[in-house]
Amino acid sequence: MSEKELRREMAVLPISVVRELTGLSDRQIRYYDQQGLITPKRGAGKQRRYSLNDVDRLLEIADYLDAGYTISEIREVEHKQIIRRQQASSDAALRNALQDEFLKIGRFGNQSHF
DNA sequence: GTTCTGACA
DNA sequence: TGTCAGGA
Repeated sequence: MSEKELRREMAVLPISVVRELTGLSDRQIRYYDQQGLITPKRGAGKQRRYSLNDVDRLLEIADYLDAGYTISEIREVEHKQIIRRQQASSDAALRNALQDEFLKIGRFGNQSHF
């Protein structure tokens, strides 16, 4: 694992920073945490400490969310992503794997939304 | 002052 | 989801 990856995983960001970086309300950020979409580390006093990966994940989550996906749908895909990580070595492969999963659930394919 | 959990006019 | 309470 490269140092870059390690740094992306160090959870040092307070929720206030994540809030500005993602444009999400802290209410939403904590809610997604409850739903298991993100798992920030905890610092003194149970305070959440986010990593750059968490920020990235939140950005994606917010993206899929207003694209019409539900929390559970995202949670399922995220779960499969963990399994894929053990198989897919490159980021590109991971991306494609994710895309596939969402396409399968397909809210865009033929079903109409709105 | 900041963050946390639980709750709901 | 916003927002308030009450505590750390």
